[in-house]
Amino acid sequence: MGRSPCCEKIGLKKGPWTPEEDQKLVAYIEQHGHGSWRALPAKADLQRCGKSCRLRWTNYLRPDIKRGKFSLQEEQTIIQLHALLGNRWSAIATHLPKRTDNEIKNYWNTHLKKRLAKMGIDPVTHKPRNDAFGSGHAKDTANISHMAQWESARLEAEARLVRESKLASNPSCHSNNQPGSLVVAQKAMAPPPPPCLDILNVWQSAWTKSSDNVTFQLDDLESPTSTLNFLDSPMPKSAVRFNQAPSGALETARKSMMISGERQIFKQDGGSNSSSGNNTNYSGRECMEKADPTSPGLRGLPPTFSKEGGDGAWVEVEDSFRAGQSDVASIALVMDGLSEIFGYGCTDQTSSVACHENPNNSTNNSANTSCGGEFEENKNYWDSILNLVSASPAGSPVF
DNA sequence: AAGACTTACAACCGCATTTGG
DNA sequence: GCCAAATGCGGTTGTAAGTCT
Repeated sequence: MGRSPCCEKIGLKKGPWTPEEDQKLVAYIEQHGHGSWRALPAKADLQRCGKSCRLRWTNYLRPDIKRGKFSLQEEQTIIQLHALLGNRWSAIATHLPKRTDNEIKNYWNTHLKKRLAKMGIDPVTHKPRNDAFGSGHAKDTANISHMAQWESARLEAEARLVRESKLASNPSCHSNNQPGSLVVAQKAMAPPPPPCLDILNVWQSAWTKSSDNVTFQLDDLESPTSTLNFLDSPMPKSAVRFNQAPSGALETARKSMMISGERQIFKQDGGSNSSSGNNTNYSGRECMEKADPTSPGLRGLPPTFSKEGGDGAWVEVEDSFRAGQSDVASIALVMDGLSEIFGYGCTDQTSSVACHENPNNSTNNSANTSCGGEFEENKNYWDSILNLVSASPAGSPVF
C-alpha cells in the first residue's frame, strides 16, 4: 500500500520555528485545541505541515514541559529505565514528568550514553565491557547483544507483570480480584540481578563528589584500575538457555514480543500456526481478556493523574493505561513461548511460583524457604524497580 | 581573528500502529 | 475486512553555539 505524504510539501516551511510561528500555534491551540493536526496549519495561518506543528507543540511549546538540566534523580531514572526498556523513549518519558521523549532521547545520546561508555559500561547492555564473555569476537559480540535485547525485553515483561500483580492483589482497586495475572506475574519473579543498580551507585557517587553538583566528574570514573565494584555479571541462566530454545517457541515468542496491539494479539494467539503456549495456567488470550480495561476488574481503576487542560489529558491517561494492559496480555503470550527459552521451567523459579500461588499453603511456604534464596536476593531489585515505578510523581501507569 | 572541530538539541524522516469510514 | 488518514515513535540530520588550534 502506497503511502501518501503527510502534507503537501510545496510551499511549506521547514526548519527552525520563529517566535511568530510559535505564537500563532500556541494561540490557536489555546483557543481551539489542536483538533486535526492536518487541518490546523491552514486554520492557524501557518505555512507548516500538520506533523511539524504537532511535533513543535508536543516537544517544545506544550505548557507542561520542563526544560533545563536534568537532575541526578532524573539521570538515574533514565539509566535504570533504559536498562529495563531499551530505547523506548516514550515509555521512559512517562516516568519523567514534564520531560518529552525527544528530550530524553537527545539527552541520552549526547550525555548519558557517552558517560556510560567512558565508565566502561556498554550503554546498550548496561554491563561492563571486557567482562567474562568479552572475547572481542564479532560473533560473540553479536550473540551477547542479541541476548541482551531479549534479556531487556524479559526484564520489562517481568516489571510489568509484577506491577500487574500488585494491582491484582489490591482489593481497593479491583472489585473482582482475578488470580490469573497474579499467577502469571509470580511466574516471572526470579530475574537475574542487573548491573545497573551498581552503576547507579557509581553515578550518584560521582555526582556527590562533584564540586558544584552540576558538572559531572568523569575523571573519577575513567581509570581502568578503578575500584568500581561492578557485579561480575555472569551470563544469566536465561541467556544461556536462549541458544537452546526450540525454534518454534522462539519464533512464537519473537512474534509475540513484537506485538503491542490487542487486535494483533488476537490474531497471533488465535492463529493456527501458534506452536507454543500450552504450559501456563492462562493462555495469552485469557490473560488479555483479563487485562481488558473494559472488563469489570479494570474498569474500576481510577486514572492516576490529571493535568490542567481537560479531556485530552484524560484520554492520554486512558490510552496509556490501555496500552499497559495490552502489554500485559502480550507478555502473557511471550511467557507462553518463552517459558522454555528463559528458564521459567527450571526448578528454583517454578518453585518460587508455587510458593506464591497460595501463600496459606504450608507446603508451598516450606518450598519458599528452600527455594527462595534467589527469590529473596532479587526482592530488593524488584523493590527498587517498583519503587521507581510507583514513585513517579505522575503515578502514570506505564507498564 | 579565523577556520576547524565538537557539542547540543530542535526538527525532520519514514516506518509502524491505530482509527474511522 | 479493507483502505486511507491520522497518529505515535525511534532514528537521523541540520545547524547554531561553543571550544580549540
